Amino acid sequence: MSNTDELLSIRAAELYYEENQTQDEIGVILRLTRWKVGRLLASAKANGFIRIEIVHPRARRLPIERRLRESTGLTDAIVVSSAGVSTDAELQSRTAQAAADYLTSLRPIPRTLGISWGRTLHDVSLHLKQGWAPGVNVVQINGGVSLNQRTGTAASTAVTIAHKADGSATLLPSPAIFERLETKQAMETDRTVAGVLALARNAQAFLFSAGQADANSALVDSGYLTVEQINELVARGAVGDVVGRYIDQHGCIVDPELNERTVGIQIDQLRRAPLTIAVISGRTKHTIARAVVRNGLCTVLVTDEDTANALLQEKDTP
Amino acid sequence: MSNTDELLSIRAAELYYEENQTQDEIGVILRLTRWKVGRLLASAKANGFIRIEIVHPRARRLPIERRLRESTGLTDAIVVSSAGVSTDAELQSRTAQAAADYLTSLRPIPRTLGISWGRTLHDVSLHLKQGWAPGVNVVQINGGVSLNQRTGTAASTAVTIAHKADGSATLLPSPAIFERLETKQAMETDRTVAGVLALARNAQAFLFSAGQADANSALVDSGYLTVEQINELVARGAVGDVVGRYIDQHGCIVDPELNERTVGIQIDQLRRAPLTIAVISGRTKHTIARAVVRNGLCTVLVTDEDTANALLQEKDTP
DNA sequence: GGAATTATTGCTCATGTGAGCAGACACGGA
DNA sequence: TCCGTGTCTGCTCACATGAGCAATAATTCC
Repeated sequence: MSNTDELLSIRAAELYYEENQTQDEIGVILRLTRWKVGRLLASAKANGFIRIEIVHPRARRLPIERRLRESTGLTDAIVVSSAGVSTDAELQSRTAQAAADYLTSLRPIPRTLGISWGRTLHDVSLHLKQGWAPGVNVVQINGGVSLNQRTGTAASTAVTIAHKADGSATLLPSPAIFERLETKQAMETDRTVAGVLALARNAQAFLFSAGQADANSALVDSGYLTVEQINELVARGAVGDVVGRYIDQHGCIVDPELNERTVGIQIDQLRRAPLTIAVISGRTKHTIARAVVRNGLCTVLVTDEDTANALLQEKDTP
Repeated sequence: MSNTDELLSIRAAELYYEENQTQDEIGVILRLTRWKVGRLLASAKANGFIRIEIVHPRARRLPIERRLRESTGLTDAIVVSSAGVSTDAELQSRTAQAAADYLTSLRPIPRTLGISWGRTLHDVSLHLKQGWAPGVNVVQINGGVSLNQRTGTAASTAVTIAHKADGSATLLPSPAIFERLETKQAMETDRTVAGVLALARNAQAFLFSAGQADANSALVDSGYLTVEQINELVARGAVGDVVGRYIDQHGCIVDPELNERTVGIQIDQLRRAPLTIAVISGRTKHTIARAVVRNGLCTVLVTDEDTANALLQEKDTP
């Protein structure tokens, strides 16, 4: 298109979108036929000069969702808009809200829902509405922060989700990681614990988040790992953790010995499950999100626009 | 509007604006009549959830221009969009381009055009296209940086504007500010200088910018004023300079003695002229822009979206 | 509880707009 | 010069959409 046509298309767009003029009226102003105006507006759109944004905390980006589904083979992708967001916390809150929405609209409603724990899932639990489902049995799928801690987030997350669904919560009464393998194995032979783990393995749906591999990890906060241990894991290729287990960019367990001492369902069990919902959001989680999606650790991804775009860029330039 | 309707309006907007679905189709998806969908979309717009931006260096903001005209009594206002701009320099370039466009489209074409000098006007001169007007006599209206300096911006600005209009430039061969009043008065009695000044006073149109009152002022750069002098002026209420003369927020000369030693047309002559085009852009120039507009120093303002909004805010909360 | 008022819904109709097409035009090669 | 090729323009027609208006539902007030 000629340079002067480009300018005209901008003038037309101003009158059309900002002044709500009809193409006819614009034609009179710019001394063009209304068809020419229509074509100019179309070209302005085609050239990407017209940007339409939906500015709302609940806004999603359907085109990005579609592209994500197509390029990754995800069953479903939920991408929240980051338009007008200033802080990462706000973005994560939006994502949690979207995850809550997704859970609520999920059909068929899962009878048992396996969940991990963390800030993100806690956020999701808070965004769910009372009565979001008619009775769901929520099962913890990995060891939690603690049973005795008053507002042990792990337990409270599960209980809240279950309570709001008028259902029940089955907690996994175990630390996330044992120091000694023997203790962990002994624990697993306990009938109660074994029962919970069996229930977890057979959950109809899984909901989990992922943590980036750095000093801010929830596992460090909770005291299960030291910053040194994390650095060691990173040095060995770890990009983050899923249900308490550290994986590299190929989705492989980074430290098998550590993995053995970790309580909860295995990565492979997650990989085989038919409905696994990952909620991952924030600038720092782009790499772990990529690892999760690329290696089929989830069938549904709930994330933010920026993370989604990062995933798509990966695909475009391999 | 109810909360659930608000959410629905967002869902509808996603399908309408991002997926290009028809309101009919959206109705089917959301189980609504197409009229309801139409209303939801209208409400989304009314609530400001839909943001349409024209992203182009030449894009203007017509609604803001109109509001500016209405609230300030300007004959004309040109406001360039700041969408997608990262640096102040880029914004100033856009503004200069818009000023060049405005000059080019000006009817009737002024036979004599009085101009000041500075980075901004130099920028304008560069953006003008060869043959932008059929012969214009460009006259300098205030003393310039120098005659002997190779690319003396002041002279080159005037010459460029005139040359591109196939016209002539009349330079004012004088410093901006004299140290002694007597020297300045002697200079003004010179027939050549007096002639130029008379021509300047009677110009059909004026084009000028304005400088903020701080150490970065062009008058400091050129050595006419020291940083200390500027600070003194600021202490006395100066917000910036117009054609080399420092004014306060009420448009009054801050230092009459200094003003007397300044060569060029008076502020009042500018105020009385029927067509005075001010080109002012950038974050640092909000206050001087306000002083210029509020005190009727220009009849036409060319500026950027942010500056314009700052002006409008002023008006809304007095 | 019933009447009055207001908000919401479904609809008709006029208008605005994009797809598709035929003719006009510009350009380049024989 | 002529003819083919591709682009652009003006137009018809079908569809999408907003304005306006009854009918209905919800709410408020007595």
